[in-house]
Amino acid sequence: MSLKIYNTLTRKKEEFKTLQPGKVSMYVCGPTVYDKAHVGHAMSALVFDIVRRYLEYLGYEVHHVTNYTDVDDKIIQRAAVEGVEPLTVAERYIKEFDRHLHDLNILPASEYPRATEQIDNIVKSVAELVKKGYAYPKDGDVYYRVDKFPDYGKLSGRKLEDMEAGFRIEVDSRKEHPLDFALWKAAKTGEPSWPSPWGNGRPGWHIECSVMSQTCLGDQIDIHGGGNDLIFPHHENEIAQSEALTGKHFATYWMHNGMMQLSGAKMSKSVGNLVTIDSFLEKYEANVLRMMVLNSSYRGPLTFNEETIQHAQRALKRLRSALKPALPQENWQGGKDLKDRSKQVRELFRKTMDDDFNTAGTLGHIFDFVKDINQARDEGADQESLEAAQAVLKELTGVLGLKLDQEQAQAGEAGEFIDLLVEIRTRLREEKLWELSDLIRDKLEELDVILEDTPQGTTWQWK
RNA sequence: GGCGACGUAGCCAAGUGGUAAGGCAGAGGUCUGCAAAACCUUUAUCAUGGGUUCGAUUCCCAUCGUCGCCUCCA
Repeated sequence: MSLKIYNTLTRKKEEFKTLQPGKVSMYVCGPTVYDKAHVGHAMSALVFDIVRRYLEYLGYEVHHVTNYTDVDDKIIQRAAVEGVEPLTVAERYIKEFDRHLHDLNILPASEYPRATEQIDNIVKSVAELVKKGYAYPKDGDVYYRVDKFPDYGKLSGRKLEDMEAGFRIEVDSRKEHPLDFALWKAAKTGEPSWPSPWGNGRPGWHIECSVMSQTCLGDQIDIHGGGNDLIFPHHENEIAQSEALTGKHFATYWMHNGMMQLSGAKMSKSVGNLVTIDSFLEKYEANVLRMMVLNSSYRGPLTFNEETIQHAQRALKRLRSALKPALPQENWQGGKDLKDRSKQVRELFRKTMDDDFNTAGTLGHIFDFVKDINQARDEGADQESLEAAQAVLKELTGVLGLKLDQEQAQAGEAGEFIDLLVEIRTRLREEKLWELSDLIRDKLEELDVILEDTPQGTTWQWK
């Protein structure tokens, strides 16, 4: 068995081979921090968190780098509107995004470089590109010369000729070729800027990723990831820059996640069809969003609406149903079967995840296992056997980043009163006063408290 | 106009050249004082039209439809 990854560069699933044995270098494009992040950004972070967790499960040491773009037009615009420094805006949303990553149970990257911390290296790289003839200065700007890079278009499957004929390219007479893109932008008044051989200015968007990737991970990396909206031009340009700079093949595997859809279109700021991570987490636990991501293919679009959220919530509840305690019976004999199934589900997990992180297929096997566990409990499995199987379930869902243990405090102010009501109701039930005990159950349900009567007594939980 | 992805049951969704996982919802049943939960049973010929093949949902072509990129974007 071996891991296969779909590579955007070749449009095929390829066997995963690292540059160095046992080690993976992975660069994932992070957000531009000019406003609150939405669940689409979260989706991307979740996808690559799952990739990273699985690689680590396989035993790889993963060097995971994600950047923050902290200087660009939108940040500057936003700062102007608010009357603050651009870096103040960037800093605020970086902090917020860090908090989101934590709340979403996303493992911290090894490094979080920022564009503004890499200006020296960026200037050096731009100068190098100019020196090598891949770039040319013009009125304080510096442009990349796409004509000079023969492989331009290899990631997105485009040809320069085709694109020239495209109707949306606006012609800038200062550029040699309409597709030449800015490596360095001359400073306008009031904008943050840094000195350079071409005058004061700031980096273009694409160069920062090439430079940060190289600085943190070296000339060549195993995996480069991001949303599929970055394939062109961003990642195409990164390849052009990096490979022109080093003369080496840049990233082996290019992975791209699909877009979060809301109301039939890509979730985005410009369309205005977005749900922020904050507003999502106010209403739902982080696992719900992760479940939505897991239940579909990472490369395809993911529809976000009330219905898909409900589905994810219920699926999560179903996984948790397998974690209930045993109801042992003396003559139970299914111990070996359950053990065999545990072993088998581990193998299936591995096999399915190896197929380009097929999380939806993997969930199918996990749900089968949930059924087996519940079945065993119904048949009277002992606590020890059941717990061994539950440990496997938690292990595998843990690799997917799900937290099945219910942390929600049943204590707290309301908790004590609910406990009291449950206790009274238990007495009533002992006295067979069904009408009153049902009344308590119904009224509590109206208050979002669900009671369940089990052989071990009554349990409750928030709806 | 160019490039790319996708179209599987009411919904979400996996998958295979030999008649299709799983979850949710629905129906019936077991259990329960009644419920809930759990368990059992049950629900599809895989967009359409051609082609290749002994045989295609799975391969090829066309058509229709949806989405993404070509401008900032996870």
